[in-house]
Amino acid sequence: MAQQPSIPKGTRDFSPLEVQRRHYIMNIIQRHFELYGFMPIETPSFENSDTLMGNYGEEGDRLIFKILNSGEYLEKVDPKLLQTGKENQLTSQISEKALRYDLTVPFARYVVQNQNDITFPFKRYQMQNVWRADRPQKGRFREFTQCDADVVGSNSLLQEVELVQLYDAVFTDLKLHSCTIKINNRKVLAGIAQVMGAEDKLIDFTVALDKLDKIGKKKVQEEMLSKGIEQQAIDILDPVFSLSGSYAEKIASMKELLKNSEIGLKGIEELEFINTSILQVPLKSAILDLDITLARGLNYYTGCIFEVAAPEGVSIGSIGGGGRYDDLTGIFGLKDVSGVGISFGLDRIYLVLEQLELFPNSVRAGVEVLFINFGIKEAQYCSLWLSRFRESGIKTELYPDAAKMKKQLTYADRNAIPYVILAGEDEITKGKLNLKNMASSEQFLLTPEEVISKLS
RNA sequence: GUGAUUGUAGCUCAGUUGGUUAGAGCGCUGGUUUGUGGUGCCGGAAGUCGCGGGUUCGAGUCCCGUCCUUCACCCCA
Repeated sequence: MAQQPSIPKGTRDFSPLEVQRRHYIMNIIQRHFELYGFMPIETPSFENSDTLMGNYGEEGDRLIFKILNSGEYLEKVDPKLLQTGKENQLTSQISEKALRYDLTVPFARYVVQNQNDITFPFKRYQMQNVWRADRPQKGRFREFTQCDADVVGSNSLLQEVELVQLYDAVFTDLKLHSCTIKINNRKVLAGIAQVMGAEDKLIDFTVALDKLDKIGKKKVQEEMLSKGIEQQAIDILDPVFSLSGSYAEKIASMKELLKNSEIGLKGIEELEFINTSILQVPLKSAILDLDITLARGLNYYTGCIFEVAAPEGVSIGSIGGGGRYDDLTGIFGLKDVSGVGISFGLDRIYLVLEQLELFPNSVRAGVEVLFINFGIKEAQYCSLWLSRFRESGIKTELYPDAAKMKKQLTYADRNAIPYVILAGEDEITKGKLNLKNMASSEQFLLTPEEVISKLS
């Protein structure tokens, strides 16, 4: 017995049913992307390392899969470096390429590279795999699929509004009701840090604040203290910890807190505009909620940020996220192009739909008719009709071997094929086909044309 | 990267205080009037008990290491 084969940690195989269900989700997302005017592009699975590195924060860079150079990659390395064991420097010498970590940064690279051929504002969608060298966990893989829609070249907040509506449209169509679209604004977070006098600790402060609903007020305060934020500053935060009420009420409280911060008030103004616009055309099934604690780790966001939480009772991380990045293309040399986008986490949406049993039965669409194989002569008679059936749009297959009837019928049964056709000597003589309904066991002796019209 | 957890047939798992040839169910395969499946009956194949070391007369069972699984943290879809 050979050793059991296996696949790398955090990767998965997909069975026929799983692939069909994934296509079901992707088709719905794709349809709405296109309804909102987004165009598809694709980019390579791997990029030059310097395209990716430095955009995701320190943690993010650590999770990028690096690709080892080909050939004698060690020859070019400074021997001293090997001995000192400085991994960061060593990595850059033996690896020049890396698997993409998300779709947004490669997209920014694409925009810069193709700027002369692009008419702005440019709206694109992209549904491809990304890779993260994370430790796998529930709903967390090292290879997974993101479905992104981004707009670059427009500062208009109407884009943010449309993206919220797009989220709502997709989740409504998936019958996934009561998702919460959490929204916040980096400017508000910057404003809070300003008011606290902790501008230099912005990242530490937001990372700690982000954990509020998970570990509670006290632990968040402890973490901030340990990061060197003054107790006095943390006290100013108090209204944020106890923020409650409707979207509009939270806006009002935050206005008061941020009254001395220009940037903070700008963020609040944006959030207010989005809410007002959304209220004019109410969302169909999702809930838009202002969550001041929402931070998101990706470095490049500068304005509104989004995160989608699955309906209550489903314990899984966020199923989507996004936000505005004012200068992502700047790092590749194209200034003053603002972008905003959202992402759907296909794999997590799958897990949620599975847990809530929201996949329609019709998703499983296999063969409709199986021709039983009685032997060469009979099979040749059947093959005349096979192509006719297929031309009529009926998914048809002929059992390849003249195996025992029991085996062939078991095959049909296992594959949930609803009809089989028995065409042996008798039927050939009469020029007919015997159509058997697998569920009811009824059989009908019909002409091929009658069978086609019955099944199509 | 930190901390826990798991590993026995293709799958889900039993396996008693360490004691001869390691079990069950499902699945697979063959047969049960060779033109009739889903439930019956009879038979069969399949495991160097994750891997490496150690303790012992003897290890699936105890000890150490390692890898893998799963979970939490970090971070994130």
